[in-house]
Order: sequence, then structure tokens, then C-alpha cells
Amino acid sequence: MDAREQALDAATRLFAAQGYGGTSLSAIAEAVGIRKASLLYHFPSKEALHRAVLDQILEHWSKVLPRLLEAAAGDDRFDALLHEVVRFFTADPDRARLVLREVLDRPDAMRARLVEAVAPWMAVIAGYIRKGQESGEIRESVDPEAYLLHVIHLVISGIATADTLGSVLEGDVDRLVRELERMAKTSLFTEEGLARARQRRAKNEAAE
Amino acid sequence: MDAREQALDAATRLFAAQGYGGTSLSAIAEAVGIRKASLLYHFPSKEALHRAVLDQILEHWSKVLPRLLEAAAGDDRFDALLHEVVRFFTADPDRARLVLREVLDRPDAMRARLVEAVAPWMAVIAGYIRKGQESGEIRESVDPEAYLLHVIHLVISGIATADTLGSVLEGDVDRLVRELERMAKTSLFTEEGLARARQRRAKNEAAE
DNA sequence: GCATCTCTCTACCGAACGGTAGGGAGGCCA
DNA sequence: TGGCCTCCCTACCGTTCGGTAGAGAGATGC
Repeated sequence: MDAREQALDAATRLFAAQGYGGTSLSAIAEAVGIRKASLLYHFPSKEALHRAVLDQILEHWSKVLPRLLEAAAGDDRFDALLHEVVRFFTADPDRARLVLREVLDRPDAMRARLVEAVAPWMAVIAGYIRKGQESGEIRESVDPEAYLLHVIHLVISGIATADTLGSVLEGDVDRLVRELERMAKTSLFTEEGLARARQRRAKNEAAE
Repeated sequence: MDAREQALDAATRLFAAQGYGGTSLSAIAEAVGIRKASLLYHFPSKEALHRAVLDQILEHWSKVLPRLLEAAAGDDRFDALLHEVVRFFTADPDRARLVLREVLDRPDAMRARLVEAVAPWMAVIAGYIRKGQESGEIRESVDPEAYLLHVIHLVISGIATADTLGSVLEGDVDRLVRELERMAKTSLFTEEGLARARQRRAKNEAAE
């Protein structure tokens, strides 16, 4: 891993832990093992480094989301999607903390970016939810867009603060994730929808 | 309102918007209309001002929570509690942003404070949930402590970022709050529990 | 052998930071 | 009237910040 990649990694970690303003270029350089001036050779400014860190995360989703929505069809779609989001952020909670900080620090810039990058995909998934409401598998009372926003909130802020607030549960992060998935499913599907999903899963397993 | 109170207000707003490190004493002083040195007359240091801002918020809950748990008994307890939390943070979203930042910025210090101040109350409410599970009004599958943490997450991070992420819903914050309450209730109560609550409410209204 | 490109270094800049020293104006009380 | 307390001020301190200038070391290609 060359110095540029190391710097991106260290910056992700430090920005997530201490915020943009709370992290100095010297601190990032020290984590990499070089001097501040050498760091500024790879990134023309602190702001450029910050942008590169964010791009790395957003780029992941612009690649993964379409593939995920195509691959997992039918009733597995919800499970696959939720699992992938949870997996990505639990794999490195700094990503969740970084996104959360970004929304707090630069609300206007982040709003513009999200409307452009996330809103189209949210519209697609909201469409799936509305279809599920017509077929009776998803509760009529669900507000699709608001529901999706809240689930994203649950995942991101839940994982971002799991280390801190999980201490009340004696650090059992799995318990948090299980309850999160339970809440998301229970408040989305009707009892009938859940029963149908169980049936289909049983049929699939029998077919194997 | 004297200068000290004005400074607390301005600091709350600025810390919430730009973070502790991103907010200078001069900026706070300017918002009040005095000089930096005069600000440091009222608070011996920036850190002391920061602590005073946080104390103001935590003090509110140590006053309100006990009263709220005593006053609203029975099935109204959940509604009253959730409404009060939502009301407090929507009344001034900066409070939510501040708490969120605090958990991100000082995880260790915040963990200690939360374990001391919040954990006891969470245990009480978790006890109510377990009682509800025995009587069949609350779903067996609920993990009480994890559930409570997630609801708090939903409220705080939902409100903290409502201005930014609500833009996807064309800024309709009410839609977010309604869906939040729906998700919290639907994933907590059984169908029977919800039906019983409706019955009781009808009886109460008839009695008036 | 020599020029060139890549990457790192030391040394330094001006600006902004949190905090201190000390003085002055106005109210209050003896 | 004189002393004191409250509150705000100007001026200044040392430190750290993001960023620049310019030189040196090592590898590559001609």
C-alpha cells in the first residue's frame, strides 16, 4: 500500500474520530509516517484530501447499489439490501461516523450530493414498497420514503455510536443488529407478508 | 437575558452547527455582541463553556424523565414518553445535533455520563416492556434495551438531520415524525396490544 | 554520464486559535 | 466621598494551523 492509500485510510479514521476541524494535517502525516509537506504533495490541500475520502465511500455505493437491486429479486430483495448496508458499515464503523459527521458539518453540500446520488435509488426502492402494499405484503400505513430514511438512520447512527452506546448492552453489538433488523421488518411487512416469505423460503430450501 | 445566558444560547447553536473544534470563542462572542475576553470572564475556558452547554441539556432530562414516568401511567406511558422526547428535540434541533456530536467527539466521556445518567431510566422502561410482553401487549421478539436504544437513535439522528435529509421529502418534517412514531409503535406492540389500547382510549373519551 | 521524474525532507510564512494582563466605566454600599 | 465589585474593553502572549519554497535522494531512461 503506497503512501497515498495509507493517507486515505488514516484520514478516514481520524476524520471519523475527531472530525474535519479536529484533525490536523500533521496528525494524518504522522499516522502514515511522513511529514506534513509530503502529505500535501499527494493531495493539494486538506480539503482535497477530505473530498477524496468521501468520494471513496460514495463510489462504493454507486457501484454496489445497482448490482444489488438487480441480483436479488423478489422477496429476498429487502433482506439482501439491508444486510449489505449493515455489513458495509459494521465492517468499518468509521464510514458511518464519517457520513454522520458530514451531514452535520456540511448540511447544504451533503443535501445536494444526496439528492443527486441517493434520491433516484430511493425512488426505485420506494416503488417496490408501493408494489408490496398493493399485493398486501407490506403494511398500508407505511410511508415509503420516510420509512427508508429512518432505516438508513437506524443503520448509520446505530453503528456509528455502537461502541459508545452499546456499553449499556455490555458491548453486545449483535444484539443491536438483530433488533435493528427485527424493527425494520416488523414495521414494514404485514403478518401475511412475513408468512408468505417464510413459505417461499421453505420451498427454496426444499428444492435444493 | 443577560450576557451569560446569551452566550450559552449562541454556543449551543454554534457548537451544534460547526462542532466544538470548528467554533472559535471569537465567533461566540461576536454572536453575543461582546469581545472574546469578556466571554472568558463568564466562563473560565472554552471547555468550561462547552460543559455548561451540555449540562443544560442533561439537566432537563434528569428533571423531566422522572415526572414523565410517574405522571403518565398505563398504556399512555409510551405515547407520552415518545411525544415528549420528540417535542423537546424538534423544538430546538440543535440539541439533537449537539448530543450526536458529543457521542462522536468524546465517546469515552459520553459513555461514562450515559451509563450514569440514562442507564437507570432505561432499565425502568425496559422493565415496563417486559411486563407488556407477559401480558401479551408487546411482541415477544422485542429486545427491550436494544429497542430503546434504536428508538432514541431514530429520534435524535432523525431530527438532527431532518433539515438536510428531509429535502428528499420536500422538507415535510411532519411526515418524518409520523412515520417515526408508526415504526416505533408497530415494531413494539402486538396487534392485540394496539387493539386494547384503542379500546381503552375510546372508553376514556366516552367517560369525558 | 546526465537529465528527468517521483517523492520526501527542512525551514519558513501569515493567520487564527485559546488564554492572560491590566485598565476603565458604572453601579452599590458604607 | 471613597472603596469595591461587576462587567467589558484593548493589547498582547505562545502555540498550532494550513500551506509554500526549495533542496536532496533515489530510481528510470537515453
